[in-house]
Amino acid sequence: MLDIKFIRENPEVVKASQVKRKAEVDLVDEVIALDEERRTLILDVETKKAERNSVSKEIGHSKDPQERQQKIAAMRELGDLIDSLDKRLKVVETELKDKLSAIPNIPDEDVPLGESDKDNVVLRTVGEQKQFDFEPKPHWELGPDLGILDFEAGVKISGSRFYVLKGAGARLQRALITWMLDLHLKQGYYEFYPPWMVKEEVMYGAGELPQFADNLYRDHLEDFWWVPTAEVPLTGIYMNEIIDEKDLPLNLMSYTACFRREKMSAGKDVRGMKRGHQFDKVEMYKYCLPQNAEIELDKMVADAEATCAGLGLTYRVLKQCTGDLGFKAHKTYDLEVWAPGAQEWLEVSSCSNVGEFQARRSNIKYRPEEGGALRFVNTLNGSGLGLPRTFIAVLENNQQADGSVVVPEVLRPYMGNLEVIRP
RNA sequence: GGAGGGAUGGCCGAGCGGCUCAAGGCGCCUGUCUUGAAAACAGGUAUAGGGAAACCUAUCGUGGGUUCGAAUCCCACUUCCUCCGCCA
Repeated sequence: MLDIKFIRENPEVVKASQVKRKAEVDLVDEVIALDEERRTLILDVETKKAERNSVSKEIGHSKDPQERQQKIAAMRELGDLIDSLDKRLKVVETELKDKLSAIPNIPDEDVPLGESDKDNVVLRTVGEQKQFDFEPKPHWELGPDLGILDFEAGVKISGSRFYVLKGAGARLQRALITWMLDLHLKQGYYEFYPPWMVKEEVMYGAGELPQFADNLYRDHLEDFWWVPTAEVPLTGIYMNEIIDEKDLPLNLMSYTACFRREKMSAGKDVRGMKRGHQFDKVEMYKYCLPQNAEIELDKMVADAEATCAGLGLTYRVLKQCTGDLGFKAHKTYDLEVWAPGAQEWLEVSSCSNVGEFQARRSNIKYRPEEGGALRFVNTLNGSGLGLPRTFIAVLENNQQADGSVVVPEVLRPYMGNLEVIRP
């Protein structure tokens, strides 16, 4: 959510942002008009409330019964008027909030212009695309051949876009999760294990609702929404809280499963385990001062890169263009790893600075050390990393001619020193 | 799932229809005193919105209602605690 004052004072900036994002430009004028009406109503209704309060006090002190009755009658009438104005105000405020919530974050000036993810800018590529002296298999062949990945079983019990990891496969995934968490622990992140279902207001606060309701799973009897990312509960934990400036930045991390309907990508990436309805992810998250957001984002990208590098994966860092930039994001870097079997770059991390967009929705502020008014914190989130795609890359990059897969050295201690996964 | 009791400012806690738009205490900040500190004393100390400002309005778990007027009365919900039941 953007600051209504900012929109009021800089309508052209917001409109330009809407154009860049191919979002609705008229929304800006609608919001400004509603804000105007809202403020006029507030002025009116509050003047009347002030009058009612003072006259009511007079009634309490008044001894003359006739004067009392007269004033009570007048205030009854004024009260009715206040009621109707309050009702109108509420309608206007709800509408304003709805429209305001529908405006995406303003991209950083540094974000390149572009239409789609094809226009994202590659900043650097680390490592070489591995060459094989045999035809490398894609993971959807490699995994089943090794007996560690079972698509049929997933479909049987849950339907399409589900799979089952078995034996060394299940163990490899668990090793990846634990190793990643341990790595981020060394990088200075504090671990949380949050609920995987949250209330609607938390989904709203994190910027998922109402925009992305289509992509979320929910319980149909109670107010439970399955998290699409740990970013959601990690934002919710500090909802309505005030953080002391000296405690910033807060570097948090969490492992959760993530649940997404993937309606938008129906028919896309159906093969293999690249895009499922349920996937695991280790997430990094930061609360920081606005002036430090940029540098904290750089650190987070470096921390995610260290994860790819630690596994010996070839990866590249991209800067998202305006056409690909998420609704909430002010600026985003993507990390992609090379999958030699599937012959494609796989997005394993997306590190974003969302500015105060989520903090405003979730009401998360900090108390400045020099005093003065409370201010909204900035929040950052980044995967470190998404599990299935990392799993794919590990499998495909470390395969050998005989169909076995060498376990990356850093993971061996987490797998009972297993060196090679064989059929 | 059943029964009962709570939810008040950074924290503790009083209030139970107008004299409290929140007493008192703790903590914190400033000042006096002091070489400095402590103590003592004095003053200050919530958030949001509107307004050029003076100032006004809202907020006592949340949402409704009664009333000229609600922290206070009524209804619903949320949540915490105690006990019982069930349970990994």
